[in-house]
Amino acid sequence: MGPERQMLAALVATKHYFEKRTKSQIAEDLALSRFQVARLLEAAHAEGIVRITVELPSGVDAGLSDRLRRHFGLKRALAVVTADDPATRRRQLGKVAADLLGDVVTEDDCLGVAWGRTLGSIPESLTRLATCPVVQLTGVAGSVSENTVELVRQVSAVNGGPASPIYAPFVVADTTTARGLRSQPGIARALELHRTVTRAVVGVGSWDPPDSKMHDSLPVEERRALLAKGVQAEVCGTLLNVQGGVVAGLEDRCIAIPADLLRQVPEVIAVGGGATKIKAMLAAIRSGLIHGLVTDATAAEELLTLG
Amino acid sequence: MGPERQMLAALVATKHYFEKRTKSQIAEDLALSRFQVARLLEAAHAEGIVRITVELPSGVDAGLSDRLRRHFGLKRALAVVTADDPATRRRQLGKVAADLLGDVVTEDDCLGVAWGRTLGSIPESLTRLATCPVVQLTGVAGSVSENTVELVRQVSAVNGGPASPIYAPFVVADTTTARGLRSQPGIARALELHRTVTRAVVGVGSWDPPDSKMHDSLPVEERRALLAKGVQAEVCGTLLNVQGGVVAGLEDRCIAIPADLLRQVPEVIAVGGGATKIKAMLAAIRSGLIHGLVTDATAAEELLTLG
DNA sequence: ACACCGGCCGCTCAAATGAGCGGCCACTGC
DNA sequence: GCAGTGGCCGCTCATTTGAGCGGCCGGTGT
Repeated sequence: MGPERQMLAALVATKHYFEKRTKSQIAEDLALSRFQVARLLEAAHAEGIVRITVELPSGVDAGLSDRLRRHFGLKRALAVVTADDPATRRRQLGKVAADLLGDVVTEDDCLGVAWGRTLGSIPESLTRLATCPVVQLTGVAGSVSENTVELVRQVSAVNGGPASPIYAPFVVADTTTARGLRSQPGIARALELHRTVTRAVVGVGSWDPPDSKMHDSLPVEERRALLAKGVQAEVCGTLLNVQGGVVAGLEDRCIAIPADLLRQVPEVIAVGGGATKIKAMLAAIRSGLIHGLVTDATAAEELLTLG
Repeated sequence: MGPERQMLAALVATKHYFEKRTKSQIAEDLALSRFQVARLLEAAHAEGIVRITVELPSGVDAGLSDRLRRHFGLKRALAVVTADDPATRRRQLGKVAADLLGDVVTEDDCLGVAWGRTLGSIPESLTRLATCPVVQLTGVAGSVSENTVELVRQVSAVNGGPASPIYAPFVVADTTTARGLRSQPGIARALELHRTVTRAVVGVGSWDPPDSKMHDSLPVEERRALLAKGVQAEVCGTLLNVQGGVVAGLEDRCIAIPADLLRQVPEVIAVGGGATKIKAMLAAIRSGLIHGLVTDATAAEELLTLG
């Protein structure tokens, strides 16, 4: 096709797609038949004069997300094309997760919030969230400015709902201390609310390779013992093996939503990415504890290959 | 709009634009109403999930070309977005001009060919040209491998039509020599054919600033004299002043199509670009000798500003 | 509590659209 | 010269599409 005809095709395409004129109108304008205009438009597509791109502005890969969702039978899955740099990746995943929460959470919900570095970057992108209670799901592990309490505070500040923080460590040294903490009024109230949680955002901790706040806060010999029992991942204090089965042994010393209650939550969304988390995420998916997943595209591909 | 809805919108857009499914079909697929699909598509446009670009692959700026054409009342105008580098620019203009010739020239035509560095790069992109006579419009000025004869030969090699080269210099020292040359059998035949030319491709030579093979091949004092007479441009040996008027004085010593015959040609397409040629092109347009123009976008903008 | 209001949704109907059909024209081979 | 052939073009008709209408629902102000 020569430039003369190309020009005409481009003109027709512009009128049609940008000026929203119908083919019949364009035909009148340019003294052509409706059919000539239609053929010109077809040709414009064939020649690459008109190009249509479908791309999610947030960086979500729709096709990959859909494959991920179907493959693992999840309710939701979002595979985000992110930067390689972990900090940037966390910010990008946080943004998508924040938007997703805005979609998913209604006023009738009760939102449970766990902890993770990626979860920590949710608030900075969280602008729209229905007013509902925000409940902390686990005790604190992390710095003063970056921990679950802070996250719960920031989320509730955005949506204006009542916050239920847990001012206690994630794991304590013995069962007695844990029991004592659990009976503390504020903590007991939060733990009681765990029964009413309808949506939860959680991170996934990895034990092999180790990338988990909980793992880090345990003494070495205990890590060894648990690893020997096949611990691969950790979700809200619940330890999982490669098959996704719950590994017992720490539940009595954790201040966190217990596994059976977590399983009752109608919608648990896991957020996390990076190569180190892949096996852990796979375990989390297999456990059936999580219903949604927000991760990076590379991890998503890997998950599809492995699982 | 949250990522959930965005995903759906992207899915709908993909199905609609890439899989060419109708909105009703998509509605069935996804268990939505036809209207929801329509709204999703609208939203996808509004959110920038679907982007449509209209761009001529050859680099022709359709809008600018159209403005150029209308502004100067030309039959055709092509403004090409080119590289700044003159050699690359000439190749790009040559390609567009070649494609244009393929469009414009029919078997019933007789194609006249002048000379210019940009015209010289037409053959390398010329693949499709109706079989018709190819006639040289001017004598030779240039190197052995780059001149009008060579150009005519290459063009006729592509279209398989009879070639009428002119083996003579563009300008000679005196009227007698010119007359002698014109009566040479081969040359006379070509000159006779000038009456039958229906399409012509020409370059535009500039005298101020000087950028013209003809200008260069004249002795300095003669250049001065002609410049004093207001010569601004040269088209096929015809000299033009700023207003586009023909400046007499050289016609008897040129071996080229005379101005009055050139004016008879139903379609003359000028090809050329670059900052140095702008004033000359303006003169050529004003002369009414040319009906079509292939130039670079920068020059086109400038022409619109000046003229 | 109840009526009001604004936004969202699906239906109707006329306009726009695309697939398929037949006619026209130019080219080809006898 | 002329029938056969292939490609291009515009028409018809069934389908798709979009503007506009009215109903529903949730929020709001008496």
